Amino acid sequence: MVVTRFAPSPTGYLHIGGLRTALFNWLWARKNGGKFLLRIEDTDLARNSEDALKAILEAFEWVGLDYDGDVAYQSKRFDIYKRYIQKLLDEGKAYYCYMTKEELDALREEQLQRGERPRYDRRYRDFSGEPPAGVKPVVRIKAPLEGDIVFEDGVKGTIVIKAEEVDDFIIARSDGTPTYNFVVAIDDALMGVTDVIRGDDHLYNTPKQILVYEALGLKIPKFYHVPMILNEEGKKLSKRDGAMDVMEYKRMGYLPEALLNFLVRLGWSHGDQEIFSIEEMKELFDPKDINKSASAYNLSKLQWLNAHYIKNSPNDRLVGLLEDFGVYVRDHDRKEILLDALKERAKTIKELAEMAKEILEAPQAYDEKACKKACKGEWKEILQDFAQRLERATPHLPSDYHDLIKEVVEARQIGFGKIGQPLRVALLGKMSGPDLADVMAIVGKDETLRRIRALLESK
RNA sequence: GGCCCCAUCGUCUAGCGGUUAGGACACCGCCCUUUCACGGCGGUGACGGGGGUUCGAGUCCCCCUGGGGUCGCCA
Repeated sequence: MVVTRFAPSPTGYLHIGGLRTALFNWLWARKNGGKFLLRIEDTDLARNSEDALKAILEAFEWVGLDYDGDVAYQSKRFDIYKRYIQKLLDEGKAYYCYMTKEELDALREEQLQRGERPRYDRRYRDFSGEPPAGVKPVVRIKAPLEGDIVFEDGVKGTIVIKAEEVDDFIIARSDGTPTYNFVVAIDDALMGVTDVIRGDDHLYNTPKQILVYEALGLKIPKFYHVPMILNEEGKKLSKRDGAMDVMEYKRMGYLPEALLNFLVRLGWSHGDQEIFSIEEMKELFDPKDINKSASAYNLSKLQWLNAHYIKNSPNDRLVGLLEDFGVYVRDHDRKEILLDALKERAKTIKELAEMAKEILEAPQAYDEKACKKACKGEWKEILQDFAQRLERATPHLPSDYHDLIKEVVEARQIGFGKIGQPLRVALLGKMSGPDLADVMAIVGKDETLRRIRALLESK
């Protein structure tokens, strides 16, 4: 059985890189009928935040990623790690190091000055004397002094790292709490994780973790290191790049399936296919098709996908989504016409809401350029003619309104634009928007007349 | 800086020794049209450079260049 996991540290919101990692793991587990676990890496008690945890869970819920079993918290498993640390200590595979943080910093400083790579000098590795008084020791693992650490990465291929590149890294802090590279290996093994799909930035942690697996005789999972997501300029993604928080996409009016579709195609592909439903992703995703190179984030592609999913959303879903943006059309008797007309042209739900408001609410002002272009020649006579015919009629459907426009066009031997342009300004205050017949059917006869008169009176 | 990873249109990518180097977004035209979109059609546009290997290289090897990652008592 395939068991994957997403293991964030609760130090901030879930960002899109993290979401993609989570998605890949989720897809791979779901595709194989396996398990997808959520584990919170909160061993550094000082850095944890309750809000961050909530934010991560909220984002998961919004995009629809579910996990198997309960959320695992490493902070609640310290007794387990403690036993393993003791085991390594007893077996001589780990040792107490009495070097203080200050001493370590000083050593690093010196090494840097000499142009060397900063690293622990293993001074307590074989120490058997009297420990210095008053120093709470850390526990370090005994990394091999020579040889290579080799593993097969599912994305990058064979990775060979010289043992000398791996320090005797700390597995327990001086306060006794265990550190990341130690607990991650133990938990992955104990929880039966078979496939670890994670960011590229963890590539160097892998040999360290392999050391832990080996020292403890635990089974090593399969690793996949996914390349990073870069910003639009091709540089490392940072908080300065704006929308990093997954929930920010909701606030901007993106649909979760659009975001997921966008992210799944960043670093992964399946031939020429661009549109993937969640079901298709689950069916087709395979980490062997993950790219080796980093990919730049590209907003217009996300917008295109979002527009696609909006177009294909049923109107009653849109009705609900619109409410987050202050548009309530649940009880509007022309909401189908409204939504059908608008969902073809909106890139985000936010835009959809703005366009809906432009129709539902009479224009506050008339766009100057639009007026200049539309309100000239016999425009007043034409609009009055239309208004008179409208008053006598009892239109309901868009086609009824369309027929009325046609009457004017034919009676006066003019083009559609001659009436369409001023009418559009009257109705929407500007030159663009959906079909006029639709707009009139949506707002109704009385409101249409009101808007026409308002324009006529203002000029 | 040491070590490691990566490199096809502006961007996301297909390609897995023989292709007119394909698709998508964006961009530009044309069509549709009462406007703006949508949609349809068409177009501009890429194998970073240099050496090899091979009858033949975007595909394999090496070097350079460029980009990224990493070197914490963070994860």
